[in-house]
Amino acid sequence: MKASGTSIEYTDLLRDAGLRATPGRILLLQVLEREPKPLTVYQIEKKLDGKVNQVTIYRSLDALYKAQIVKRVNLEHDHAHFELAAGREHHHHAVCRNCGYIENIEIPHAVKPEREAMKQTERFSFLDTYSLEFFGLCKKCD
Amino acid sequence: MKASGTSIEYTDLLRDAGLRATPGRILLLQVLEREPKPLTVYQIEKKLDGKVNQVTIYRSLDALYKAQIVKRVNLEHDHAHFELAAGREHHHHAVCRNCGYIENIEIPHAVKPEREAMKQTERFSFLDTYSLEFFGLCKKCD
DNA sequence: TTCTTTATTGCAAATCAATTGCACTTATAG
DNA sequence: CTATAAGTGCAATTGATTTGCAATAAAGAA
Repeated sequence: MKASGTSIEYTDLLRDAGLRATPGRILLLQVLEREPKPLTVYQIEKKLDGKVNQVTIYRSLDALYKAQIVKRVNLEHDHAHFELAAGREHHHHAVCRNCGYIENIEIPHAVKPEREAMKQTERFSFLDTYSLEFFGLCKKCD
Repeated sequence: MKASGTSIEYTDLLRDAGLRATPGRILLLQVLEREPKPLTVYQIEKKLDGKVNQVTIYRSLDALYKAQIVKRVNLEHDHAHFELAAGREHHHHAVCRNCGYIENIEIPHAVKPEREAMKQTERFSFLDTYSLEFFGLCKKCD
């Protein structure tokens, strides 16, 4: 069983991606690790409680996104949300249209939908990721 | 065969949704009708070429979105995109991670994925829509 | 360890999409 | 034709995200 979420592990993860393992990035990754659901920059900032500057959070998330270490989740109405990608199953989200409440959803796909999608494209070389988000009303808002 | 995209049809569509059929809204819907792919507010504004104020475009899109006449599409990296929902098949999108190029994708789903998703939720009353977007690189950017 | 290079950070300022207040206009029901 | 509430346009504001630049620090080399 592999250790998870340690700063050492994140140091390696960052370096393997060609990024410097700075304390701020490790703290950021630890925040994302603790939270199963996607967070906004503002929520991340609060959880980091002044330990990392807001601009640095933006820039780190951008670097981590490009390195595929974090995912950028796009939910209607809202600003970008981020969640840890490294070491997690690909999953989907259910979003309340009224209050923005989020739940994770796991759906076993018999067929990778990217393949099916590729058959239909005209000018794409490849499609390697997809996002599937569900919308409705949560029990509180219904 | 039904007439499509006429101002008369849109007048009815708007009134049925409890909205006033103003010239600006009809022009906006005609712009969306002509375009098969989702547009940003800025693109819509350009196509309306000064005939409708930017603030009105925002407010109209909001009203049309709530009335389910237009869809708000969420693609990574970008601002909101809008496309006509009324009278169109539910479809998905392929987005180039580099240049933002978009294609529409149609995937026949044997099972409505909302049902499967509902089985997994804890605090949702219902999930009635979903979005499925694919990401990759287009031939030009690869 | 110390040095050197270059990525990263933090601050202030700027940018830009999106929203709001308010007075004016207009669609529509009666 | 009139009344009224919805919709519009303008100016100003908000708030997330980005950028320039000087200071700092990570990582490899010596």
